[in-house]
Amino acid sequence: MDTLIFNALAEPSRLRIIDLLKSGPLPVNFIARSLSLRQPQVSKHLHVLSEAGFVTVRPIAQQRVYHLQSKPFQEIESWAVAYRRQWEGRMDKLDEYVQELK
Amino acid sequence: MDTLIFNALAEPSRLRIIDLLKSGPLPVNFIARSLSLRQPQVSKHLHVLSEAGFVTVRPIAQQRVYHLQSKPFQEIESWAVAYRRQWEGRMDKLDEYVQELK
DNA sequence: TTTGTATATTCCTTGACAGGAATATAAGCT
DNA sequence: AGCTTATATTCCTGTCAAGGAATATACAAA
Repeated sequence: MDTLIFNALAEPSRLRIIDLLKSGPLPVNFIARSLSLRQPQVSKHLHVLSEAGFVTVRPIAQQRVYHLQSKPFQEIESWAVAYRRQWEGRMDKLDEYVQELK
Repeated sequence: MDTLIFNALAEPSRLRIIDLLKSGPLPVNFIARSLSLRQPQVSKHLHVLSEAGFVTVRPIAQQRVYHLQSKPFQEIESWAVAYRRQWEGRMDKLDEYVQELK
């Protein structure tokens, strides 16, 4: 699992940006004003999100419209599901093992 | 969504620890040797994982056995699923909107 | 081609965090 | 009570990332 993905999400402002983009693609300045952030910081955050695969850009006139991408969400989902399933199935065995150690 | 959770995962060693604990609860030294990490660093990482809710401890003799917890995985899963569903359903609308802007 | 708008990038400073080494704590064992 | 084992905590240091301010770039309009 790529830590780039989790790293991108380990920052409140970036989570808020993702949350905002959920409702649709948006240009940088709109995001900045909506979240009361400065434009340069938003650009930086979008860069990080882009590196992690969360967003892509589509230039329209001078604006750059950022779109959410599904792939990283799917990866995270798969990852979380795999772990949950794995030891949900093994819980009994593990508890037995622990009891033996006592 | 709590950034503590993503922050805990945004570090390779901690991901490896989680990966190891997937197969069952383990004491600190075993984790350290398995991953070629020093014991103090493992204790620190486990502390971070604990704060984020990923692990709990059960003392057995002098050992402290760390167990994975399902809750954070479920939270992550819900979060990822929610986002994916949301804009999968809205993809068409969003594309229309972007086309309008052009 | 100058001016304006939208965005990216650079430089700087500061705070957080990870690793290493050493030490503290806690729980058995003789 | 000492002694060992297992783990946690502290202190230190270096690195990295985030925010602010300023500047560069891209594109369009007049």
